[in-house]
Amino acid sequence: MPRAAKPKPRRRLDSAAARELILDATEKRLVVVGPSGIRLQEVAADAGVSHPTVLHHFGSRDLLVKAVIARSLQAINATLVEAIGASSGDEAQLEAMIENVARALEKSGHGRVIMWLALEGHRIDGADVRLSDVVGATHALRLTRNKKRPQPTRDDTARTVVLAALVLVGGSVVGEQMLENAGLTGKGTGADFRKFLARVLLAHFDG
Amino acid sequence: MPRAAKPKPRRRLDSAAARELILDATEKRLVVVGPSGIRLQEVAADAGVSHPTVLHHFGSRDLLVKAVIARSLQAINATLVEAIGASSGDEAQLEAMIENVARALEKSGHGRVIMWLALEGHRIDGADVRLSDVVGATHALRLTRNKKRPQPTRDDTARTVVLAALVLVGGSVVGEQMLENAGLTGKGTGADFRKFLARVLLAHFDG
DNA sequence: AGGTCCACGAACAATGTTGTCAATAGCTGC
DNA sequence: GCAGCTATTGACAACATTGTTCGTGGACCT
Repeated sequence: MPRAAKPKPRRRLDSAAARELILDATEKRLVVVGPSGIRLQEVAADAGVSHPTVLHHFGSRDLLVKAVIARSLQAINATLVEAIGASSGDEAQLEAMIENVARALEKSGHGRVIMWLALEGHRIDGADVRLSDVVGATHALRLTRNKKRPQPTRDDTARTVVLAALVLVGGSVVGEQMLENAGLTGKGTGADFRKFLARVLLAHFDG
Repeated sequence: MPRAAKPKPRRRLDSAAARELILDATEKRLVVVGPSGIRLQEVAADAGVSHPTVLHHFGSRDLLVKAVIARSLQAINATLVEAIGASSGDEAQLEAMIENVARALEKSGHGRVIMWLALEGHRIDGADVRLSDVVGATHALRLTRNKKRPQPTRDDTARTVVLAALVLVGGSVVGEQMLENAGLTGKGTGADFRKFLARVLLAHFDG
């Protein structure tokens, strides 16, 4: 006689753990396909739950997306603060800092997230990521380093930081393609390019 | 007695004109929502036709998207060639060239298109946009300008071009936000930043 | 005018996606 | 063990989107 189908085992997590699990799966999709590309079915499958469970924990697709964006921005900010904080102003340090930030943006996919958000018109609030803090710290270091007259302006430092940010964030999305398209191939070209960036920035700082 | 509904006026274009009309509407959407965000209904409405007409001319949504991407890439390449070609190597020229390219990327939305394509994994073929050509032209100018020893390498020029490309393309997407986030506000900040970029690049060229 | 070609669109079909609902099952406290 | 709470899910509903079918109407030719 045939057994009565499968007893279908079911795991049960507490609300917080389930939310984390689902947010992790959602962030993977966020990096790859962007906010508007997130599908409840895919997220649910990746998290190992059914899609109504996702809705149960987050209320709606829109709230889920908002939640994962908020968490990602916090993580980005934390990464930046850490990378900047653990650095003084000398040459090797700047190079290392650029390499660290680049690697972090690449590995976590957060560089892509920033670009997705910008393209889809999500406003990145000043409360989320604070480039101005980076500017402040960098400018302080720069003034210590530089004894010459005239002293550099804070705006000049700000523009330098924006320049670096654009190259690093943009580079994490289109960097490889552009290097290849420009005729730079082989391994190590990415790292070489970031060393190059460090040299250019330092040269500017040193006048 | 009631009139027999509306005689529904219908315009009829030749195939080429209809395709252009539809491609124009599609490109607008491409800039704003990216390839995956393009909807046949919206394109059709914007072009003033019904969505089956779009399918009639392009076969499928996928072919329509491929067609509009191909046309956009050609336009981008043409813009670049024009901007580079009409420029010599001196300071004011470099500044003007950067300003021109930045304005073109911004106004046409092609900077956003490049980023959309990169994020969604569309491979930009070397046949479409040729950064290596830009590198070649720039390096020639640089060698004429620079009489010093040692002569700069072509790879160094290539990295400089990639740096500029990343800043300009990235800047057309996240530029304003980053400048504001870094504490640079008010009108003219964008133009100031591009002048700054020109100064930094020239300083590197001049050692 | 009559006829042919084909751009065009209304209606329909098929599939994907979000959201709802009610029933079930695991965990905790008694 | 029993009861209550709620995380979980299958089934369904509502809507959006792509694609198909077929008839219609406009332009052009003789």
